[in-house]
Amino acid sequence: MERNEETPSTRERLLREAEILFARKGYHAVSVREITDAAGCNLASVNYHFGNKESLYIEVFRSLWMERAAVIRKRFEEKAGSGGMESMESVVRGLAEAFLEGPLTDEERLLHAQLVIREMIQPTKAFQVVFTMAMKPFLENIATRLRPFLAPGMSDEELILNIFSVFSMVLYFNFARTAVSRLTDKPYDPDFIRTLISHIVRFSLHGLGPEKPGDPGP
Amino acid sequence: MERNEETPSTRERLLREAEILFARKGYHAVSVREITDAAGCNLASVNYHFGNKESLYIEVFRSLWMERAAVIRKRFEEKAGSGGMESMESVVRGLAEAFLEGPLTDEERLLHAQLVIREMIQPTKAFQVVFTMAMKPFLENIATRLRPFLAPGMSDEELILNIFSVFSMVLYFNFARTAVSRLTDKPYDPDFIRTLISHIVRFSLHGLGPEKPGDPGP
DNA sequence: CTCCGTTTTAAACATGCGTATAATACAAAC
DNA sequence: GTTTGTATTATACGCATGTTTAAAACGGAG
Repeated sequence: MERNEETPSTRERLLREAEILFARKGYHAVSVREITDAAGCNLASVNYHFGNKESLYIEVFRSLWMERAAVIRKRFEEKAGSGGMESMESVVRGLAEAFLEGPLTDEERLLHAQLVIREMIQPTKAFQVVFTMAMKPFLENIATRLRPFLAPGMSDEELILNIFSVFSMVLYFNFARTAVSRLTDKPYDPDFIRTLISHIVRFSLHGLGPEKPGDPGP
Repeated sequence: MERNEETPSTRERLLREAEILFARKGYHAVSVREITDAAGCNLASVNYHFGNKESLYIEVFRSLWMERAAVIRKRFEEKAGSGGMESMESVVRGLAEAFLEGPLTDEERLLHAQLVIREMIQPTKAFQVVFTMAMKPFLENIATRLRPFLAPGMSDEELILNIFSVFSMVLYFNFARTAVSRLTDKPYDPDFIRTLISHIVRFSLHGLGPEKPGDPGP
């Protein structure tokens, strides 16, 4: 069964190339021929191994996307296990690091974000998988981790919205690279990513920061 | 020339239907026939009025999208003109309100966000238009408005990242409605949108809030 | 070698696509 | 009423699409 190393099977090659193309261009902009050409196999392979194009797309989420989500989550929890989450800051930092410089390569992170963003804009059958098996449990995980550090009066809804806000930044700085790069005039290199992580952590903890003491009004 | 009221011209109808379909389903998932059927005109109309499908897509951005962006921006600046922006909070609130409950209808806001998000994930020719004529000037506008209230030591880059973070939330709560609704168990009605705006303002100003005073660790 | 289940292949299918063409309808100008 | 320029229509073209089919290649078991 497992042939992960060396020579990936046709099925495996199809999944990998399909993920890249679907993420970059979207489902409808990618043709089956494009995928099979990239995977170096016959046109009919997609139908043989997956039934049809849509099932291949969903399988990309079920196996590759979910695997990456698990890797990110694992990294996040390892940090917790090694006693690195004893403050609000460390939880948020762990989150930002897991998504922005975690165990995945840069290209993998981009693919991962692109795929899920497309599903969030326009949910398909794959969204159900992503939502119930990754988003929901991960959000609940983070919620329980943050709870002990938060003001006692904070409602569950407030907490969820707070976590969404952290997520929104993490996602944004992954998928809006073109805009961010152009406006900051910085390439997405490891240095800049560290800057982004620091920013997310600081903003999540203190927002825009304390107002300037002086009176700015007339 | 202007026939905006009553009976929109074929050209106008094409633009309007095209925007809805492109926003909902993405460029490649929409066929020319689908657009002309929705607009109640002949298949060849797209080629007659716009040359080809791609030019129609770009024209949607140039006219409809840009018009909406101008409406949002105008609303934001009106608030400034009436002296409503004499604090950091009021600027952020003005921004969140302009995007989340501003002058546009709910459907228009959704279309607007969907179109731009698609371009941010995968920039096409339309991105250039959006970037130089809307994103960049608006960001600079906000930057100069926020400057007087911020800590003097804050660099331009920090400021840009801060504004991005506010934007990321505004965008997220527009396009990730499915996920947000499912996890909070709330529909996107005016009430909930007001909650979202309050949240964005509070989070932007103070982040997750002050840590609980007690010692949470072992 | 032969058999047999699995995988890969080449070829064809029907359908839908974007675009082009040429004929028609329309409406104002003369 | 005829002309003229614009707008709309029906229709067709060439091509790419997802999917199917049936034959071929493969690889271990008997």
